[in-house]
Amino acid sequence: MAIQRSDIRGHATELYLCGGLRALSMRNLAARLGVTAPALYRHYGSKDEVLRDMVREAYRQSATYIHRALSAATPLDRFRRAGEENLDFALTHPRWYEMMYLSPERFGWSDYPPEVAAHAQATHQFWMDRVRECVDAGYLRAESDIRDVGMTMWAHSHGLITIYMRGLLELSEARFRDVYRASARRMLLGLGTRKLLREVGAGERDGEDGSGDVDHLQNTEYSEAYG
Amino acid sequence: MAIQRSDIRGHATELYLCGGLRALSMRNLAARLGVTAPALYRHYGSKDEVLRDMVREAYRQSATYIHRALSAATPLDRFRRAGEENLDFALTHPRWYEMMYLSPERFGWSDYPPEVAAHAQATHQFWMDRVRECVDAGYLRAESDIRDVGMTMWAHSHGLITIYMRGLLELSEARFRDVYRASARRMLLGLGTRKLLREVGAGERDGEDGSGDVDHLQNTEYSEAYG
DNA sequence: GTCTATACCCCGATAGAC
DNA sequence: GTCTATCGGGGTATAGAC
Repeated sequence: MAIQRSDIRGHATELYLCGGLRALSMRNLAARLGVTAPALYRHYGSKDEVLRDMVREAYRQSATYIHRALSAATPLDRFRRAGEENLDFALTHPRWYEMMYLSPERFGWSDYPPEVAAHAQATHQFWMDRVRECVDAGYLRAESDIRDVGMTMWAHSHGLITIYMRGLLELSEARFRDVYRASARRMLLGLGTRKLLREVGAGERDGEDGSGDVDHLQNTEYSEAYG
Repeated sequence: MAIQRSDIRGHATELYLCGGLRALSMRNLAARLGVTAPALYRHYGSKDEVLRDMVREAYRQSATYIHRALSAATPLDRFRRAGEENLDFALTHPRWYEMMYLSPERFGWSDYPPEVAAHAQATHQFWMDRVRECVDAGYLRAESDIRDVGMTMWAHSHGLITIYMRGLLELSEARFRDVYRASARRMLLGLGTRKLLREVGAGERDGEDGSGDVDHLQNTEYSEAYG
C-alpha cells in the first residue's frame, strides 16, 4: 500500500506535537514512514505544504471542538459551552492551538495562504454568531458593531490562554480552568446586562438577586464557574 | 576595533526584525559584521546565547517604554499611560513584542533561561503595581487576589495586540489604536467602580453623570479614548 | 506513479593554524 | 581574535529504477 497524504500529515503532526518544529524534518518524517525524504515530494510539493496542511488540520480539529457547543439549547448555553470547548481544545492540543495564532512568518510566510485564511475567517464568524445570538437574546449589550464585543472577549480568552501556555501563571491545569472561568466572569460583569447578572449565579451569592448596583459584587468569590 | 557583543546583538536583532529567524544565521550575521561565522563564537557560546540576549533586549526595550508611565502624577494616569506606552512599544517593535510572548520551544528551549524569566517576572510585577495603586486609590475593584484583576486586563491587552498583529482585524494602525482604547474601556466598565465611571468620560455623555446603573452605558460611543 | 540514490547548498558548531 | 577546514545534518532538485 502506497503512502497517503493523511499518513504523512499524521506523522508530521505527531512529530511536531512531540518535539516541536525542531523534530520535524523531511528526513525524520520519511524515516518514520519507512521511506526516504524525496519520496515525500511525490505527495507534497514542499515541506511548506506539509506545514500548511498541518495548520488546516489544527483549524479543523478546533472546529470539531467548538461546534459541539451548537448542541446546547439556548444562546447563552451555546456561548458558554463554546468557551469551554475552546478551552478544552487549547489545553488538550496546545501546539495546535498555538499554530492557529502564530505569525505567518513563523512558517516563513509573508501572509497566510488562502485556505488557512478561510479557516481563520470561519472560526471568527462562529464566535461572532455566538455573540450575535446573545445580543439578540438580551444577554450582551448591543453596540454599534457586534464584532467589537466579540473582539474584546476573543482578545481576553486568547490572551489568557497564551499567558498560561507561556508558563507565566504557574498554575496547574485544573486551577487554570477555574482562573479562566473567573476571569471570563469578570469580563461578563462588564459586558453583560442586568439580565445576565441575574441569570449567572448572582442568586447563589448571599441571597442577593443581583439586581442591585454593581458594587455589590465587589468581593464576590470568583473561583466558581461563570455559568 | 574588535567586535563587541552589542554589535552582534544589534545586527542579529536587525536581521531578525527584517526577515525573522530564517534570515538569522550565524553565517549571515558574521557576514554583516565583516567576519566569518566561527569568529562569533568568541563572543557568544552558541547561537542560542545570541537568541537569549535578544530576548533580554526585548524586555529591556519594553521596560524603557512602560517605565515612562511612572512620570505621570496619579495612579490612574500612570496606569493609563502604561497601557499607552505598552501599545506604542508593541506597534513600534512588533517582533520584540512578539518575542516576549513566544513559547520557549520557538527558540528550542524546554523552558525559559533564568535571566529571561526574571525579566518577565519584573514586567509582571510592574503591571501588578499599577493595578495595586488603582485599587488602593479606589479606581479598581478590590478582589481577594489583586493579581487576578491584573491578569484579566493583561490577557485582554496582550490578546488584542496578538490578534491585530496576526492581521485578523484588517485595521490601520491608527484605527487599531482607537479599537484598543475602546476595548480597554469596555473592560474598565466591568472592572471599574462607580468612581471610575464618573471620572472617565461619563460626564461627557449626554449630560449624564455616570452614577446611574450600568445599563445607561449600553449604547455609548466607545471610539473615544478611555481616559 | 512511486520510490531510491545521489548531489548541492546552507546550517550550527568544532579543531587547529596564524 | 580571527582565520580555514571540516563535520553532521538539514531542504530539496534531479535522474533513474521498478
